[in-house]
Amino acid sequence: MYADIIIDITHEKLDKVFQYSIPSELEGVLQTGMGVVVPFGKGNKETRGYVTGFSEKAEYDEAKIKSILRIAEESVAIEAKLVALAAWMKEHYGGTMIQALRTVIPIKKQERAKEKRSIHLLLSEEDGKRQLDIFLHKNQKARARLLAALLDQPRQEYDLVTKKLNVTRSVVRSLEEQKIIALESEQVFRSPLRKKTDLREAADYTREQQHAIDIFWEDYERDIRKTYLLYGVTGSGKTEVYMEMIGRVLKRGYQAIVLIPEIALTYQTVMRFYGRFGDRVSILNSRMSQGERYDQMELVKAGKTDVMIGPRSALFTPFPRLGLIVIDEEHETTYKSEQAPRFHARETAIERARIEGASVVLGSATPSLESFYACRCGRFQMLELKKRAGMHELPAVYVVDMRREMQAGNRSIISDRLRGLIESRLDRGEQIMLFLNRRGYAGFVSCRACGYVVKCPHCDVSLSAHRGGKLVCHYCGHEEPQVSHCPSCGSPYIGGFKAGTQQIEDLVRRQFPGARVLRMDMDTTRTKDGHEKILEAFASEEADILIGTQMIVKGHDFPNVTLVGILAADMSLYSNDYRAGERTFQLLTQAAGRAGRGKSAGEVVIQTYSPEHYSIEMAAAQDYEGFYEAEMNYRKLMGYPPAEELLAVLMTGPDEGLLETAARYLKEFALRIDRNRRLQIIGPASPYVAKVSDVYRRVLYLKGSDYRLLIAAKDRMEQYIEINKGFDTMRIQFDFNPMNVF
DNA sequence: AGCACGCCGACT
DNA sequence: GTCGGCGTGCTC
Repeated sequence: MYADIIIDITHEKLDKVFQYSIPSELEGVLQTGMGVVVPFGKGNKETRGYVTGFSEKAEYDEAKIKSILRIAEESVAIEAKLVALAAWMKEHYGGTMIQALRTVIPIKKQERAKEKRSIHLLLSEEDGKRQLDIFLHKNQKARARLLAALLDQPRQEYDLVTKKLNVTRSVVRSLEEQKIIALESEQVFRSPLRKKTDLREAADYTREQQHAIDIFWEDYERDIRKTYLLYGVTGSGKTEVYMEMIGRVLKRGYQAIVLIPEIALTYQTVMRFYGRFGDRVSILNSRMSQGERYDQMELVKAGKTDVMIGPRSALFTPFPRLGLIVIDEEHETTYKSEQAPRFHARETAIERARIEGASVVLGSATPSLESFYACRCGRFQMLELKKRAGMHELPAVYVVDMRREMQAGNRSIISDRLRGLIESRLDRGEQIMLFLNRRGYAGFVSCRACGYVVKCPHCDVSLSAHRGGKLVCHYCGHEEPQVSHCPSCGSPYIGGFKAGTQQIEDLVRRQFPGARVLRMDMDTTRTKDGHEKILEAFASEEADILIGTQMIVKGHDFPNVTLVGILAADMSLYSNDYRAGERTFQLLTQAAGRAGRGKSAGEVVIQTYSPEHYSIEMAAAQDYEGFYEAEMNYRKLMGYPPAEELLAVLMTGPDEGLLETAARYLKEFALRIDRNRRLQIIGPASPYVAKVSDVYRRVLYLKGSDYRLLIAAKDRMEQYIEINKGFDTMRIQFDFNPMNVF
């Protein structure tokens, strides 16, 4: 019996399992996930590792296999639970135990973004030159090269230097030992200056807020732990509710984790938490390196922190007594990991809470279908906030049918109605946001005269125009030729939607010559803090009109904005994705929520070619539940999550023919193991981006109503892939209930 | 990452 | 011959 161990000094080369024999005193004691100390390398250096599994026979020269020394003593309590979580993640999302462990346990890693480490010269220019002469004299070319470069510029990036100058790490090390240079990890984003901590205690709560808190707290005091969905319209004061819940949990001696989608955009939120809990709050930032993250986690282990705020990865904060996990804006797609294991933070949070005996509170104004459905099934408990706390009525929403606009002779992107409203705001000195919905845009083809969209006859998702002039479905691979006239009304105005933010800016400047216009998109935010700068400029009313894509609709209050124009609301509706309707509804609701956050009421104009679509109708009516019913019907009809479970198998490889064959084999295999035909197996299809830097991609979908069947199928497929050499040249990943379709 | 090994030019 | 600099490859 041997134990598979991964070593805790991370470098890609060490990212594999090493076999160790198990000493008799540990037989039966050792379990998957335990931290152990093993001898490693030439000097048998005592090194930390984790048990990832066991195997009967040696895969390695038996004479060279060493024995585990002991169980690492500090590793018991907290880590065992996190490792159990990793095992659950491996089981539910596929991938290897190493990948799962790496996501869950903060491994001491020097730095991931290599630019972060820099070399800098310790000597003065004189001393440096003298030293350079010595090196040249001694014919130490590599050292001379490095020193010369540093004399030219005393601070250089490690990675650049080693690559460009062809200097290896042994050279850098020896110069470091001679105290000629020093290595420096550029420190990024220390926690924001801890403002004077005049801790603000609980505020006054509305009746609804108090009610939500009471329900949660009654359960908590009776040791009932479960998952709650705090469903509250924008401005109903969800954050106060979270904070009160956390405050109470902390008083009981527990700790709390708060997940938020994008730290940069919710800086305001973070400051509110500081205001309430002072320096017991810690922040994890997505820009932090693994090393910095590790340091943060050490602070946590030392008991210096009680509340951790951060993105997805904050979920794995090693609190000794975790009492509550809050997930704000739980519908956000960033909660799904894009790397293996492709876990969803919501589901994983619930599992972690189960292991630790904690509760979960999910919050959103537009909950994910999954969560709302879970409430309906009784798995989550709903806490509802219907009223806006001390804020204005919801804005008035107008839907403009762009087909009519076309018939009336207006071929512009801006409707007559929107133009009129913009003019009135400009006259009154109020601000306007124009939101171009490009989310999930994937080259769908629509008719500008009647709004008809070309869809797949089998899958009910829109077809995408490929460069080859074909229309392709990315679920099933169905193909048909490009159309030149609308199949529905015969109009020749059919094609892809071409306008970008740049074109709209030009148009707006032409139509409203006096207006001051700001544009926010990939181009204008590329520079550091470009994002914040634009938002700040707009907030301080340096511009009248802000044009942008989805990035302008998140967070941020602009009290003087009284008009929001949504151009091409359909764009996200016909992305080739079963979540398109949900995404559209969320975006439109959020965008609409930007209007009228100050003293005066707001107005919203939604421009669309399909005003009768329920996502748009319901968003205009601000009716989440109406939307939920309609969307859920669609999901049931088509067998998409959460009505049924969906497993995507992503296959990538350099040889397209081989990949195609392998995909077919895998499909055959899946069909064979599903004897009772309880799963539906679709594909293999080419994803929208079928090839990325010469790596081809294929995708296979498995659908079924029984989650356990899909898990079982995944396990069998993983085994099959491991046994068969044919899959060696490709990478295969599993994605449960994917956020986007490939 | 740490360490050893082996190649190569330089020097007593 | 030997020594130190430097690149490479391995670690169960």
